Amino acid sequence: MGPALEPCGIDSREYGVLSVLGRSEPMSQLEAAQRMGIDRTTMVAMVDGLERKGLVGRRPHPADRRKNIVEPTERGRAVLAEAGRLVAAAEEEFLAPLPDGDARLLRDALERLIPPRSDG
Amino acid sequence: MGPALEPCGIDSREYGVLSVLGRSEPMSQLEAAQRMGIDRTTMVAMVDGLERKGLVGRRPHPADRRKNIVEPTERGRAVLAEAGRLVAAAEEEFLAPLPDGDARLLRDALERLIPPRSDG
DNA sequence: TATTGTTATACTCTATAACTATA
DNA sequence: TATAGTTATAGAGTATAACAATA
Repeated sequence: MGPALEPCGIDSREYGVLSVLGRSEPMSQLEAAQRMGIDRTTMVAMVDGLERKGLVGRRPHPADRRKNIVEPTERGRAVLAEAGRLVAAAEEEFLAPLPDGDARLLRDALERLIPPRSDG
Repeated sequence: MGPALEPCGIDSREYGVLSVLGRSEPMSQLEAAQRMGIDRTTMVAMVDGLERKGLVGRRPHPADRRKNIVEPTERGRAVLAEAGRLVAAAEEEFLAPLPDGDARLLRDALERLIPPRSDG
C-alpha cells in the first residue's frame, strides 16, 4: 500500500485516518483513535500531519468544547477518493497471480477471520 | 504468534531466528541475517538474547576466523520443537472459523502470493 | 471527579557509521 | 581492499504520565 499511495502524497496510516474521518459522520479525535485502535496521543500527531498537508481541519465541537471535530477538507476528500482507487488497483495487481475465483475466496476467508474495521 | 509462544519464553522474532538456525546446516550470523532479510547488526542483538537464554551458542568458523557459527543448543532445539507445535496449534485455532477445505485454500493462495522464506 | 486534547518523555525496533580482526 | 562481527548512535513509531481546559 505504501508505494501505491505515493502519488497521493500520503502513507498507509494517513490513508487509514482519512478513511475513518471521511467515511462516517464527523467525529472527535478520541473517537477516531478508538476506531483505529491507536492511542489518542498518536492521533494528535496524525491529525497534525494531515492538517499541515491541508487534508483535514479541526473545529470545536458545538456542544462540548473539550472536543475537536476533525473533518477532511475538500482536497482531503479528493485525495481519499484517489487513494481508494490506487489501493484497489494495487490489491487487484497483488491478487492477479491467483486462478479465477480464488481472489474472491481469499478475500471472503480473510474477512471471516478478521472482520474489517471502519478504516478499511 | 506472540501470545502463543509465551509458554516457550521466546517471541516471534526469536522463533524466526531459531528456525533459520535450527532447520538448515550451521551458518554464520551474516548468512542467518540475510535469510531473514534483517541487518547483521540486528542479528547481533538477536543472537545475544538467544545466547543469554541458553538457546544458541557461538563458535568460531574453523576455516574463517572472521565468522561465528551460530547453532541451537540442545535446549534450543527442544524449545524450537515445542514452539513449532504451539504455532501450529495457534494457526489451526485461528483458521477454525473457516468452512471445511477453505483453510487449505487460503494457505495455498497466500503461498502463491507470498512465497515462504526459510524462516517459515 | 472525569474526559479531551496536548506536550514531554521513554521505550522498542531497526538501520547507518565507524571500529576491530581477519581474509 | 573487502568481509564478519561488534559497538555507538540515530531515527521512526508507539505508548505512558502529567498538564490545561472543560464537563
